[in-house]
Order: sequence, then structure tokens, then C-alpha cells
Amino acid sequence: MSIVKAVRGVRDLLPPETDLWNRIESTARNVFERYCFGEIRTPIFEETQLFARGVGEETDIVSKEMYTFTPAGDEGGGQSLTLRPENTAGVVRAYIEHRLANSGQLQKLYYIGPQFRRERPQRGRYRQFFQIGAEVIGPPGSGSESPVRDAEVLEMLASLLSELGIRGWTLLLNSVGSSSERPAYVARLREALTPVAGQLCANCQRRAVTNPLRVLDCKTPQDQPIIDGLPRIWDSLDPSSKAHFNAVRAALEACGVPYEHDHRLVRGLDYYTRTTFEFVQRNAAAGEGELGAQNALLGGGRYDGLSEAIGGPRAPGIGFAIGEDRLVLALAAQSRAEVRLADAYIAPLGEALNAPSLALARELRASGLRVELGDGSFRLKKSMETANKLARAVVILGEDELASAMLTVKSFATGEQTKVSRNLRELTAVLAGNLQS
RNA sequence: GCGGCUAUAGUUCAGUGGCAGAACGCCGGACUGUGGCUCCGGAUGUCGUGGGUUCGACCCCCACUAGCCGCCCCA
Repeated sequence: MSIVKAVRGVRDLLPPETDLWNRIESTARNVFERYCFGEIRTPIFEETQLFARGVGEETDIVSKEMYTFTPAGDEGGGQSLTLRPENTAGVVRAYIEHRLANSGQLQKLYYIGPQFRRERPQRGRYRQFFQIGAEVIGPPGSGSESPVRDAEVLEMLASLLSELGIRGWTLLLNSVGSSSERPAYVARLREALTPVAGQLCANCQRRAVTNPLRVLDCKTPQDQPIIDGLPRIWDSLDPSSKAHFNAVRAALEACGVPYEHDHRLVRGLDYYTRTTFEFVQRNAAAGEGELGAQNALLGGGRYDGLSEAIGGPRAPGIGFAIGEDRLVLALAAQSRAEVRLADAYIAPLGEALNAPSLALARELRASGLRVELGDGSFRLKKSMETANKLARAVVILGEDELASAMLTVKSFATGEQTKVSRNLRELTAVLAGNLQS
């Protein structure tokens, strides 16, 4: 019989790597708290409609990457459901459904959780992947349209990456204009491409027809002079979009967050308007290669029309999604995960000492120490070997110790062995002292 | 979805058409109450799965599966 394995593109996360995941998540929660965001948890699947209308029917995500299924039977049978490929649409759906607009206030929400896309897996890209994201959304009049919200979110991200210890990131910033400016630009771009498309690489010849914006992403060196000569989206923006963008820049400069205005940054989701951004790690010295072709650590932007697209009231907003898998890759390259040693390993000498040893472990653990418990069937030598692998100190509990109420404690750091009375206060003092040395 | 590379011990990897290997890790050894370093010994295994060629396949061929790299796209 063949062994059942995890399906393609998904994986198990095991200790000690999960320590790193937990550290990333608690750092993110901590930062979000300081910016007064609250956590939202939306369902892992939604009506397929939500993504079709929110993310965009023509995007790759919706047209070919979704896990869509139709449950058979009972109530609501036949309804098409989809594992969420991203979380912004779900958050905005919840915003509408719970009438959060009625508070009149800005809503600041963050989420951490798995997302699902059926893409070809490779380094830094999985079919179940984890995103840490946040959204700032609110009705007109709540200030959700203000460029200071964009800048605040970007500044928060810069702080988060810095607190996580991510080095060598670059913030790429652009404006894709409003939902009316962008189609006008695409038309101009298409027109400009027509005479020169024949000189571009094969990829771009296809893109020029299917998705002209993507031509701007081309990395083929020979194409660069031609692409540089194409019209810039900036020149298609109206004065208010330009003013918005300039205000974001001014605020970033005021707080010292470095960025690059990347005229070519276009993003794949239909709902983006005005500000779009990515934080990429492409500096060789900071470990490029760890992320492979997936050098985007996070991406996001403004989505002033999303709520209306899925049937809600006008509710401009801005948000981002961090690829947690990629943060882990970037951080793992900087420091290898290590198994954390226990503060003490209790070694019972003989099975009769198992019970009193568990009682001792309970007390030490209750007082906050990390304690491993041995097994009385082990010989002392084996207990010592095991203890040395797992803990900083060993507490020996044999017949002598039981009779005298004096435990034997040996530090692996110093090699010193002492007798300590079986007293929680004294024991914890000795073990805590050992952690210092 | 398309293209390229890869799959051997728990891990990282050698290997040859004719007995399956190294390092690390693991277990054991004097010692029925003492770890780390060293020494000695041991097991590592359906050589990814299924077919085919051959007297004989871990090796050659085909298919499948998975991983990695790239494309597309994205976090």
C-alpha cells in the first residue's frame, strides 16, 4: 500500500521552523496593535462570486488558479464556493455585511492566515500559502481616501520589516490611476505598442496583445530602450491623482522611509486604484537567491472601488498582503532555526521515581521554567546523554534524593554538580542562575 | 498550463549493466548513579512509483508522481 503524502504544492511546517513563524506573527501583531489595528478572521472559503467580482474575472487568479467546488446536497446545494485566493475581498465583504460603514469611522483590520491558489509550485510559492495583511477602509468622510493613510500604512510596513530584521528591502511605489484613468492609459499603451511590438521579445509580443501593462514588467535587456520610450501612466493621470501621489511621497519623505517611484510597477488585481506598491528584496548582499524568482515580499495598494464592485456602499481603502512564506525564507537565510534547549531535564532513576518526578516537573513548569521529563527506565548514562541534548541542566531524582529530599542538579554549561533541597524556591533560583552562566 | 534539471540510509550526498557506499545523525560497548571530546562496534535502505530492454537494472528506455529552476502570474 502506498504511503499517503501531502498533496502537491502544500507542506507541513515543523519545529523548530514554526518558532520562526510564531515570531513573525507575534511581531506583526505587536506592530499592528501599536497602529491600532484590530484582528479580523474571515472564512477560508467564500462564494465564488465574491472573487469573480472583487478580484476581477479576467485576472489569472480568478480565471485559472482558484480552488472552486460545488458541495452536493442539502441546503444551499449547488452553490459555487472557492477557497480564498487572497483576503482583501473577504475583509471588504465582511465590512459591508456587518455594516461597519455605519460607525462612520475608519476601520483598521488585520488578518493572518492561509490562502489558496492553484499555481505551479516553486521556491517561495505554494498552493497553500500564508499572508499577513491589513486593510484601512471607511466611508467617504472617514478620511479613508486621504494620502496620509497610504503613507501611514507604508511607514508601518517599513517598521515591521525592520523589527523583523529583514534587510535589503526596497519599496517600489507607483500610481495606476483611478478606474477611469487606467483604461485610457491601456488604450494609449496599446496604440504605442502596435508599431514597435515586432522588435520586442516573444513574451512581450504576446503580452502586447493579451495584457499590455505586463510589457512594462519585461526584464529582457534588448527590450528596455523600447519600453523606456513607451508612454508613462503618470502622464495619463488627472491632477487629483497626481496630487494624491505627491502627498504620499511628501509624507514618506517627512518620516524618512526610502522608496523608488517605479513607473513600471503594475499589479495584477483589477481592484487597485491610485497607489500601488511592492516591497522587494533584490539586494544580492541581503540574500537574493533565497527568494528565487519570487522577490516580492509583499504587495498592496489602494482599492477605492472594491466595495462598490461587490455590491456595497462607496468605501475607499488601502491594504497590503505580506507573503509570510517569503518572510520566513528571507529570515531563515539570515539565521538558521535552532532547537531551543529546555531549562532543565528531570532524570528519574528507576520507574518508581517517575511519579515524584512528574510532580516535581509540574511545580517547575508552573513557575515558568521549560522542563523536559525523562523516563525511569533509562540508565543514568542514557539520561545524561539525553539531558545534555535537550536541556541546559539535569535534575537527578533517585532513591538517595527521595530519601534525603536533596536533589542533584548538574549544569551542562559549567559541569558543576550541586545538591539542592527539594524546595521550589531554591530549585528555581539555582536553575535560573544556570541560565545566566 | 508550458519548458529544463533532479529523485540512493533519518539528513547531506558519492556510486557502477554483476554483493548498496561515505559523512553527520541514531543505537550499542567497560559503568546497574554521571553528559560533552576521543576510541570500538551496529543498523541504516522496496536505490521515488509502475512498466519495459537485458542472462542480470540502483544504473539504459518509457510513463507517472514529487521537488527544484525558469515561463506565465503573484505573496
